[in-house]
Amino acid sequence: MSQIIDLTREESAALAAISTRGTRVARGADIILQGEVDECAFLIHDGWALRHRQLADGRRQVLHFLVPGDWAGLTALMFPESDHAVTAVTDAVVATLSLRDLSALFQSHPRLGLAIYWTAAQEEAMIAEHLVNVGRRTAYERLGNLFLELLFRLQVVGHADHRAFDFPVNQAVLADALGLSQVHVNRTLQRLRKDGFVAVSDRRVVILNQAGLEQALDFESAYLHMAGPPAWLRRRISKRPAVGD
Amino acid sequence: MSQIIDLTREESAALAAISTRGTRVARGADIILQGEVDECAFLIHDGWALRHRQLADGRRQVLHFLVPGDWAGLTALMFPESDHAVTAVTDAVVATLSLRDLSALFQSHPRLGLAIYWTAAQEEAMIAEHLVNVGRRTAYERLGNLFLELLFRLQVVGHADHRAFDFPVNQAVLADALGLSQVHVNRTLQRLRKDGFVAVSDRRVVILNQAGLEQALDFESAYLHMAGPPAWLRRRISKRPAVGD
DNA sequence: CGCCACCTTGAAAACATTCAATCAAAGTGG
DNA sequence: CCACTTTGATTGAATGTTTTCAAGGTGGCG
Repeated sequence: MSQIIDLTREESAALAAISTRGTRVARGADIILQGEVDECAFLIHDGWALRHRQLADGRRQVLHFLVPGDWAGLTALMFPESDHAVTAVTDAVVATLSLRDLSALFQSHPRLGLAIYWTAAQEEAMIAEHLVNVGRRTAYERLGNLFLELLFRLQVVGHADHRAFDFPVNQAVLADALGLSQVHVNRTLQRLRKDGFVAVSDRRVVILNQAGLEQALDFESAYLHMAGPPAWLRRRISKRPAVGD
Repeated sequence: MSQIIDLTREESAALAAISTRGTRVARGADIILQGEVDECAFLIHDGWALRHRQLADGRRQVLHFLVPGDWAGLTALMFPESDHAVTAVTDAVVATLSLRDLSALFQSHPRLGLAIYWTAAQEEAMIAEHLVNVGRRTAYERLGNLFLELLFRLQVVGHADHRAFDFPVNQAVLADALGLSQVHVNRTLQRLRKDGFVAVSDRRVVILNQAGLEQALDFESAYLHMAGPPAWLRRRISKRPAVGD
């Protein structure tokens, strides 16, 4: 949380009071089930997870890839039951935040509430971009955009170096994320390789020519809002919150 | 706002203090521009608007249809510049909420902050469902699902009767919303008509066989979260907020 | 009337899926 | 350590969906 806003001592204490020791989650386990009542949100400390929605006939859409530092279920907390599932892709370590804690946080520490709101807003922006990707970009562009997005996001949390990151996701999941068939993902991946943009193998992605790829895709990273919250949210640390300021 | 939670007298007063008279917006005008700094969010009192994102080469994805009672830019408020545009589809009347008011609201009236957070969460759920639609459903299903979603949403705000609503959107916009070409939207619409499910003409949609359509589509409305916020959020009206409760 | 916005249609081409195999690598249990 | 199973990647061929391009058609409106 201290990445998002500058915490006062009291805010730090409040967070410490509700933070839980990390819980281990096994690879493949569901963190949140679709259609189930769930009273907790989860902060991914380590590992990857997916938000995905399953249709009655088995078709599936992956909504979002969750990497270390991301929240799962922060918005699902608002509803009696979750409309999508969250599943661990690798063994993971997560911390939980209960609804009661969230609610209490909004009441006792409004700035932390705003910081959580900011996090949810960022999440929405990424899903909206995902929708643009699937709705209006070619298979080739979808894959390239996803790889660049993940490179940026993982760099921020120190899980990618300047060009590569571990990618524990198979082609079937990629297909469900990008609105394509598994076979077509495979063939498109081959084109990206042939064009010298990426190397994908052994659960690892290497971006071989980032500048070229960004140009080929017209990549824009604005939606990632990577600069973090604007100053007005980060720095409002006066002891008495300036109501109406 | 009183639709979302049960307001205390003081909360009502706080809202009244920041509420603005409705502003008129002409059909086709941009309410929020992509890439621009914007300090206000907007509540649509009357009329329709679109959230959409434009790519450099002109391709466009409509992210969400906004109808009376919806907010525009509630999350964009968190970022220095908006990553998408909001445009009025019809003449519209909107009320504004400035960033400073939002921020103040979180500080002085945490429950109202939570209610806004709930609204943003619902918006995210609808965009996520839109992603499922575009990523994993056929053209026929996409169109049918959209019509049913709009029927439900418009009924809640009294802009649809039991089977029909005004629909001020042309086929090109529909195409940009559903990730299809305009021509294909046209042909798919004809199939929906031929199957006796809908009548679409003169900017008006009539659902002729709702039960049959829902069955043909495997329609689920859970993502709409139409029951409103759960009781814990609606009813917490004690004078002293029960922190840590 | 004539223009404009929007809807409709046809034909060809491009894109993507399905089905069905094959292959390699990574577990599993004795 | 070796058969056996499982998982994931890859390929080819046939099929189907969706787009593109191009050409009308329709109705409202100045």
